[in-house]
Amino acid sequence: MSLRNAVLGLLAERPMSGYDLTRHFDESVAGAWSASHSQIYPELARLQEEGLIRKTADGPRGRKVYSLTEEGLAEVRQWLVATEPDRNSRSEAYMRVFFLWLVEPTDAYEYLRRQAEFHEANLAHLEAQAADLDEEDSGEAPLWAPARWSRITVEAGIRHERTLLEWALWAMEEVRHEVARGRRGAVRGAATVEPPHLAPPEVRVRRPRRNRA
Amino acid sequence: MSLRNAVLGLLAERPMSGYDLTRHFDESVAGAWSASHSQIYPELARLQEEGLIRKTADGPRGRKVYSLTEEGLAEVRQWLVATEPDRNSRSEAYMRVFFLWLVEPTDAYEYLRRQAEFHEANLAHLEAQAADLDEEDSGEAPLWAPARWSRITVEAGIRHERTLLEWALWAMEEVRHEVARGRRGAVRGAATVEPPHLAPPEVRVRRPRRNRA
DNA sequence: TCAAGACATGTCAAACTCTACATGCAACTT
DNA sequence: AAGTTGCATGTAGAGTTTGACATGTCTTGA
Repeated sequence: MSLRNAVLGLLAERPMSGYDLTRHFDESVAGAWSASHSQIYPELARLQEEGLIRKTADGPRGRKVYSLTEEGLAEVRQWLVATEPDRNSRSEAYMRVFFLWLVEPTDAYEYLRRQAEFHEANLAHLEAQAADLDEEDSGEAPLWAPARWSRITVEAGIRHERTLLEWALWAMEEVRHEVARGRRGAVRGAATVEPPHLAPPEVRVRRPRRNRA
Repeated sequence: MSLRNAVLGLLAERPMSGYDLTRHFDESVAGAWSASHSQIYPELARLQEEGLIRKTADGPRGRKVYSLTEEGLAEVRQWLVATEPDRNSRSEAYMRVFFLWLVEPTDAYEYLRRQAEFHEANLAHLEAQAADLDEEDSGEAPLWAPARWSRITVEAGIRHERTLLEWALWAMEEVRHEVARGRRGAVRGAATVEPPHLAPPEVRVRRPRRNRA
């Protein structure tokens, strides 16, 4: 039920088309949720059917702009205040770290390097957003407006990305030290010192060894 | 394809039953991935079918313990080094923050308080894990073993939880100040000062006003 | 003027995930 | 001896998500 509410929530800020929403899911709310257009268009149809949104404008190339209705606003508020969030978060990138001991140190290092790069880029992007918001906000800040909350939300993103960037850099150092210690000047290509727990070899049906005293 | 690889990765560390895996997804790797037993058992059957795992022991109550095969290890390594991670992460809890401007400040505050509580609990849990690992590790640390990587992985979790806990506490303060400034001693129950963008009222089919000069 | 690229909407099938249903054993407590 | 809880495996159906297919418009630059 989250996509539905995400769409309603985004439309509360301003009327948008399915295309706009798709881009929002790739940009502003990426990192929190994602959805492709093939999911969004049917959802918009359902929401309109239910009277939670309404088409309020048409644009070039068949563009359809939807706005939230009173019922839609009530719905999204109800969701926010009356339901418990699903606090399970999912991140394949993080899960992979659990398994990095299975690969060559150089591969693990490379993985961490890319993670660092990724978080660095995200951080830069969010900091730019924050700078924009801080500038906009120069006059009397609106009291309880989306812009104020955007800043608070972006702050979460910034802190999150910064933390994971720092962690990745720290982990890279750990791997470097580990490799230096382990190799001790020698050139060793071994992947894992302590091998994973494998199943014993399959029982052979016939044994080539003849039973010869 | 992530559940499949998650299962293989976990079995690389030690042989486990479907039940064990289910608990792992609720505990150690929760926060990175989740899966219920109804997903895990069919997956184990498929993996065995493909020869990536093998049943190596039976236990009480029909317990079946699976181990990784050589092919399974090759598969999970291949996945780790040769495929790009899906870096989209998903968190309903974070997404909700984007929409908190839609609800009463007291409700937003309450939401943040619960988030803080949640992250605090996770942090405590991970710090206990870290302490255990640090103790275990007291002697000569194994060079490239799962335990060493567990510590690195747990470190990511700790930093992540700490960051989000601190953010939630900071955001709570922001809301408190905002409310104090906005209410300025008066008792006001208004939800949003700047209303969301709603669709204009539906066009009525007949107009009660007669067209009278 | 023509081609490429961004804008824009939609459908469908396959894969994945969740909830509920279903069953039974083993250990511990009363 | 009976009841409760935790261990343990499985299936079915509904809902969610992805990736591929499909189509057409508008703008910009060569």
